[in-house]
Amino acid sequence: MRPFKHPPANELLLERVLYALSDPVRLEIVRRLADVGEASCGDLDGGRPKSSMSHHFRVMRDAGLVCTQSVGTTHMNSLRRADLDARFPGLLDAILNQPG
Amino acid sequence: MRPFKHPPANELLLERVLYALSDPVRLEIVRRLADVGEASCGDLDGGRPKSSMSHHFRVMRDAGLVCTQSVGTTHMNSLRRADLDARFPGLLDAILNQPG
DNA sequence: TCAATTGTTCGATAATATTGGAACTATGGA
DNA sequence: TCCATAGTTCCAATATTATCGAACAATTGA
Repeated sequence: MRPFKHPPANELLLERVLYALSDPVRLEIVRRLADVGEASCGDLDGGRPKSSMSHHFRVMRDAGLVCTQSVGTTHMNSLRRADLDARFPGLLDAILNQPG
Repeated sequence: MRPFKHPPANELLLERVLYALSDPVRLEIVRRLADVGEASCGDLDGGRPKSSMSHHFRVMRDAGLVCTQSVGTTHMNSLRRADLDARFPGLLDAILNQPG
């Protein structure tokens, strides 16, 4: 599988980031990734169908929220925290500091 | 016209707020309101049809982003900045400090 | 009371998203 | 080589959203 395309940090769009974060499933994944650093898709699927999760990961990748790279047969995902902090200072912190 | 119902500050949902902010038209309105303090719907419609704007204002009201009250024949809108800052510290600042 | 102004609500249409099954791809191990 | 694992892609079904005209409601002023 060839590497995914991730938008460069300076091209991230606020609307897309906010939209990607406005879904409960995706927001939960972002929280988990912030917590554990990185995880495979399967680690984060919560029992949902693979195709649904693949869709959500794509939305997050396209928005620039997460970075995905192949490691063996799995795809490891991580938050693009540095890029997000650079482009939208304080945004991720504000969201991750939220309880709910 | 009877007063609108606005969700109390402690019941605001992050997902709904993020979703409301993820639309370019609405994000622009929030920016304008942050700038001018308050404005009528007509002041902010940018030439769009009234029914479209009414929809967007409802989304923002329901999310708890703005507060609308009748003043004569017009509806004055303002950002619920204090409520938002209390419930989601730093979020609005992070978004409003963005250039784009 | 009548007309003008401001927005809302209703209804229809179009666009976009979400969901999940099935087939497919890539990798690693036996 | 063969099989299992991990995800993606394709597809169709469903659901949600956006858009806007038309009718309606509330207020103000003449």
